[in-house]
Amino acid sequence: MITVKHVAQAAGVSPGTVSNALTGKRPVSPKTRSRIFQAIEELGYKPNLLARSLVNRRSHTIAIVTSEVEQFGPARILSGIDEQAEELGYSLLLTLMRNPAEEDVEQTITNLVARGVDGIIWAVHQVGNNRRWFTAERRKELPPIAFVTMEPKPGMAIVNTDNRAGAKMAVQHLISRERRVIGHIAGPLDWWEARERLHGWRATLADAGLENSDDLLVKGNWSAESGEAGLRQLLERRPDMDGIFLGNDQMAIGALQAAHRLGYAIPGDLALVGFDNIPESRYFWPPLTTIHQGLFEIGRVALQTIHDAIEESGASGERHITIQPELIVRESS
Amino acid sequence: MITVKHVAQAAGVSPGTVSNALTGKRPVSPKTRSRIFQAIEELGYKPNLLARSLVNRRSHTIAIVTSEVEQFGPARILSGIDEQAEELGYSLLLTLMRNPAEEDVEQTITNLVARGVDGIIWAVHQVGNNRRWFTAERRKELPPIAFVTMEPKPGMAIVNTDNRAGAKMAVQHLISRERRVIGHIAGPLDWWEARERLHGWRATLADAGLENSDDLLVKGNWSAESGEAGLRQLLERRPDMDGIFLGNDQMAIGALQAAHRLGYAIPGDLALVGFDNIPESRYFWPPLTTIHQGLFEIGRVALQTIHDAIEESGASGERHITIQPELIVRESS
DNA sequence: TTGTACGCGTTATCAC
DNA sequence: GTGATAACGCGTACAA
Repeated sequence: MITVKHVAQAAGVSPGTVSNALTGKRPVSPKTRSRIFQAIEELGYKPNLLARSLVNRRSHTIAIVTSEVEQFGPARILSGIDEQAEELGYSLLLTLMRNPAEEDVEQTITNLVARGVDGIIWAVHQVGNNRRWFTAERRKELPPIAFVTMEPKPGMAIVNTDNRAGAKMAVQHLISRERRVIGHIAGPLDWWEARERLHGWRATLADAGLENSDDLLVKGNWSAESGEAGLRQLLERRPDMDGIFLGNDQMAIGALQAAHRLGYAIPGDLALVGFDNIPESRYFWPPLTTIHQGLFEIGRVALQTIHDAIEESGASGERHITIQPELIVRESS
Repeated sequence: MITVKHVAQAAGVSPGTVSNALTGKRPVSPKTRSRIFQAIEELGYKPNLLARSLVNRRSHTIAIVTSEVEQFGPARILSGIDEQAEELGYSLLLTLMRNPAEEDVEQTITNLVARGVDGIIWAVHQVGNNRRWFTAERRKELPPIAFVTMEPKPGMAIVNTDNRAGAKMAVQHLISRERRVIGHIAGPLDWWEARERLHGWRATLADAGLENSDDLLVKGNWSAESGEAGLRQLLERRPDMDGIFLGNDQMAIGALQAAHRLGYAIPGDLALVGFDNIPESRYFWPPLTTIHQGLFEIGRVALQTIHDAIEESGASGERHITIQPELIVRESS
């Protein structure tokens, strides 16, 4: 392995001077500088980032903790994080939590801190009490940390989607399509996002003077299976239902299949609106009207937020950023 | 920050002894041992993995380089890698290449080596000449590296799917369903996987004495759009086509939509078989017959392979592992 | 402008 | 079994 010492020797200078030439923090005369770089070139010297991190207390590494990366949402966010990370010169240390409800995160956190990450992006969905570990004292021992997808809380850096606004757009769209009995299949209600979308559904119907009783509500679990079962259940209870807002696109595709099997015409008998705008939704049959979240943007912003927090390390750290969703109208409504 | 020195002082021993107690590589007397661990507990000492990596020349970090992590395939592989990594105590350094055809990988490789990763999993699809950078000389300067999804080559560690076998199963299934004019929509032919699947289609038809001319072949680009366009084109050329094998499920969903719009009955008029078994494929309309790849398993095996190579660092490094795919029969055929 | 010496936190070697 | 000492590769005071 080639080190600064070798370069220094080859260039006939001291190691310190090589370092100065490399970092540019101290002036180096043009000719020694060129000698040094020539030696670097010839020897194929590459700085050891581990050693550099050790002395600089800066690893240019950001940890990203997420779950269910096979889902479109987390994957898209990850993609956005990566793009911004590359732009700002960070590498990404990835940790996948198999279960988002996991409350015991000590081991994960300890590992990340021990590896000297400069910051952490916590992109695990808020489920149940899985944020309990992040206390005020805890915060002191940790590098800057940004949370993706959770409810606003004082003193925390948070980036999320306006889920209520998205639900509102979905329901208002159904109303504009002359639907008057509008059901909802929600995600699991221990998920913050599911509760927000449910709330948006309820509030919008109430504002419009339409029914929003529990009779029109079914609780799913984000899966297509639960969307299928949910729709059957709702139609049994309420054959008069003519519109439905699904908590996500996965449940929507299940519901679409149930509707086909039951012989319902879409959108004639029943109009559907999903949430997420997964790439496939455009090719559902019929193509699905849905709510687009700016997930890539959320990823970028989250990384930028962490970067800012790292730079101005004295700051309070509180920042809440909300990305507005968008209605995508297709043939299912 | 608490270091070994603090612990040593608190326990009344030398730093070296603390290290010995921690790693267990040298014997430590029971009572000093317990004193040390008590001090560790009280001070909340956490070893600095950066420093440890520096001296040990072992970071317990494995780099994973991939692209298009929003696609099911790469994401699923990543998931498998992560599971095995956790089991073996590795952390993952993730690099996303925006363009899989990218041939200039110097910067990425340099960064990973500089960060002292113990091994690399190269999970970028083989496209065009994007493996050219990996030469015999190059190999000497790099830690162990395993390639996912590429053609077998001497001296390399490779984990992949038997794409030809998968294609064969798909076509044989269509034949068993009494189809005699079987088309294919291929992925971009600069992709190795696309070529393999195409080859499987051709060979199986030839073996069965059925037509496999270019008239029955269209080149897509993996996207649903291209599946839609491809099917229209094929049906225009060959109205007698009664079966079709799609290079992946994305193109299949596009083809399904085109078939609906053209008024074709599935599978009555036309039977479809896809490739990948993405989660949504079960909910396409009708549910899609497809080929399941063991992608999670591929990820696990790739990491295990790297781990083995790291442990026995003198080995040649050549190992080719092929995972067999599986036919999933649903209602589209 | 450049060289020297030390420190980052840890482990390994060699004495004792 | 334990304690000094050196070393991993680099950055940075301080001195020259």
